[in-house]
Amino acid sequence: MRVQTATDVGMALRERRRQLGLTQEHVAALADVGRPWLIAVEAGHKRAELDKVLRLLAVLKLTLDLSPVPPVGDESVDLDALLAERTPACRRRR
Amino acid sequence: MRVQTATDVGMALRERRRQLGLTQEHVAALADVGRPWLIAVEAGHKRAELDKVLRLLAVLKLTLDLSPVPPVGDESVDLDALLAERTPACRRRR
DNA sequence: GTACAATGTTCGCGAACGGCAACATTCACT
DNA sequence: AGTGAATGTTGCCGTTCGCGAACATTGTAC
Repeated sequence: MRVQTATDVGMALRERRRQLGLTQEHVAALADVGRPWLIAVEAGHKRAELDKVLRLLAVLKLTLDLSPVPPVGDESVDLDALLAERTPACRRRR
Repeated sequence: MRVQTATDVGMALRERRRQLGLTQEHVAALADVGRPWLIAVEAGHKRAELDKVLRLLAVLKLTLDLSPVPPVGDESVDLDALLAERTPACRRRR
C-alpha cells in the first residue's frame, strides 16, 4: 500500500491493527506510547514523532519501503529545471 | 529500500538528495522546513514530525510503501499468543 | 435494560520541538 | 594561499507535543 500523507499512515495502521484483532490499548502498550496518542495517529495526526510511528509499524509487523518515483518519462525536464537553479559548485558535485 | 529506524530514513534521504544533486538549503526551502531541521533528520533525528518527513519524501520524489511482513512460517504462533492475551470481546470482533 | 469492553475526548504539566540567525568547519576550484 | 559554497553547530524563544488520569460515547453480549 502506498502512503503519501499522515492520514494515509493512520488509516493503514488502523486497518492493520484490526486485521490483527488487536486493541488500541494493547498496541499502545506494546509500542510504549499513550493510548490518546495512538488514537490521534490513527486519525491522521500530522506532527507525530517519527520513531514512535516506526515502533508502531514494527509492533504491527508492517514493513516500510522507500523507492524512487518510477520515471514517468518527463521527469528529466523537472530535473533539468532544478539543476538550472543550482549553483555551479553544487552542480559539479552531483 | 527497506527502512526500520529513523537513522535508516535519514540515510535514505541524504543519499537520494545527493543522487539528485540538490543542496540542503534548496531541499529545505522546497519542503518548507528549516535547514538545521533537515540536517538533524538526515542524521537520524528520532522525534521529527511525521508530515514534515513526508513532505521531504515528496520533494525528493520518493514513494513510501507499507506492506505486511511476509509470513515466515512461524508467526502464526506469535499471533495466537497475542490472541490469547486479548479479551473475549476483542477476540470476537476480529 | 444492564454491564462491560473499546473507543474517543479533555485537562494540566513538563519536556522538546523547530525556526531563525550567527558562527565554525570542510571541501573544491583557481 | 585564498575564495566561496556547502555543511554542521549553537542559543534563544514561542509553540506544541505526549503522557496520565478521568470522563463521555459507542457497541456488543447477556
